[in-house]
This record gives sequence, C-alpha cells and structure tokens, in this order.
Amino acid sequence: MSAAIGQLELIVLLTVARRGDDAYGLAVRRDLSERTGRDYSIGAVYTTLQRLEDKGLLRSKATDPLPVRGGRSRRLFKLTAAGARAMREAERIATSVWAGIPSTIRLEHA
Amino acid sequence: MSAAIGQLELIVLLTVARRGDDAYGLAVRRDLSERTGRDYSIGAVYTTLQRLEDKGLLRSKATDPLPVRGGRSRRLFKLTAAGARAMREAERIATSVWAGIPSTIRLEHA
DNA sequence: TAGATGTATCTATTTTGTAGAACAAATCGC
DNA sequence: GCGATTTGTTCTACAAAATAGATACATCTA
Repeated sequence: MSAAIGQLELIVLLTVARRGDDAYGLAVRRDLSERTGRDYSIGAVYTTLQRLEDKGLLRSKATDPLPVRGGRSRRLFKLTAAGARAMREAERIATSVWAGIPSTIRLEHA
Repeated sequence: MSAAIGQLELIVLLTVARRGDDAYGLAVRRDLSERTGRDYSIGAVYTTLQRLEDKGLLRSKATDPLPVRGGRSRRLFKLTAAGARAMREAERIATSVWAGIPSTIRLEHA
C-alpha cells in the first residue's frame, strides 16, 4: 500500500488535476482559496507542490517566459501515474469514511 | 472561521459520531482500520482523540469497570456542538474540493 | 498468584502544514 | 534606459498533526 498523503497535499493534487495543462503555483493557490474559502500562504502551496513532486505524484517543467507584464517562466505541474493512483485511493477512503454520516448532523442534547 | 482540523482528526471525529454511545479508543481504532484499510497504532488514535477533546470537538467520561476479562474502565467520547459544526464544515470543503473530479481519472500519456 | 485480555497513558520522533521574506524576470511609463 | 510594477518562484524557519510503541492498569482464569 502506498504511503498516505496529507490533507493539503490531497487538495493540491486535486487542484493540479483539475487545472490540467495550466497548473502552476500561483494559479493553484488561487483555486485553493476559492474552493476552501480560506487563504494559503505562498510558501504553503509551493512547499506542498515540491513535496508531491519529491514523492513522485507530480512532475514539473518550466515554460518559456510570456510576453506580458510579469510574464516570467512558470513551473507547470502535472499528475504522474502514481499521482492518479493516489487520488483514486484517497477517493476510496473519503467515500468510506463519510458513508453513513447524515448531511445534517444532530446532537441528542448538546 | 473555526480552525481547520487534520485529516486523521476528521476521520476519528466521524468514527466517534458513527459509533454514538459506544465510542472509546480501541473500538474507534478498529473501525478506523476497517474503513481505511490500514492500521493505526494505539498511540495515533489516543493522541488524536485527546487533541479533539482539547479543541472542544469531543468530550469524554469514564465508564465504570466492566465485569469481564480485561474490563477496565473505558473512556467514552461524544461529539460536542462544536464537533458537529466542524463535521459540517469539513463536509462542505470536501464536497467543494472533489467537485468536478471524475471518478475515473485518466492520464493523457502518463 | 501468574498469565491473558482489553483498555488507557506517556514520551519521543517524523511528517505535514504554514508563513513570509527574499529573489527573479518580465513589461510599463517616463 | 531605468525605476516602478507585476507575476512568479525559492528559501528558511517554525508550529501542528501524525505516528509508533513501551508502559501502566483492571479484570478474569487457571
């Protein structure tokens, strides 16, 4: 069984997957904020991306600079086969742990 | 916005919620293994339960010792109102981050 | 009373999460 | 041309969560 990944690692992985061919640090960070409703620091995102690459779940390559203001080279990330497997595994676990939990949670007394 | 909880913290919280009135350390640990397909050490589970109580998401009380072999007192955990809110919040985020991710993940080339 | 069993606590370490300053490369406007 | 501005990444440090496993405890059984 492959090593489990962390919570932020998973969210970042999903975000990279969703962005497809346009997954680079700052864009991932923006998506993250939208989806989760909270802000992540620059550092949080980049270190996580780096860790995912170290684990072999992502790989990256640099793009050519763009002819626009601030258009420096981007580091584009992409899922590896292992990354896709990690996603499926995470999905399986998420489905399992949430199963049988009613959407509206009640307390008998509080 | 309340502080986010960790991955294992969430799974433990859900497990306690599901067990209702019979949520104590070792039982939670067994459920965890079944749901996730992996083993958690004793320490992993208890420290997580303790953290959740410290955060006010769970509360606990000791039972009387049971008249069975190994029947020492159990520590029963229960969701607090804050714990229930944390669950809902986690559910909202999980739904959001998984949205649009196809169940079958494909790689264009690998 | 020694061993088995089911339970909880304690201690230490590794892995993840988090922040933000520093650095880099491009355009814009004067 | 060159400083200001913009978009992007790297580096460094620290806090929080995850994890393991030894130890302690209470009860039955033989």
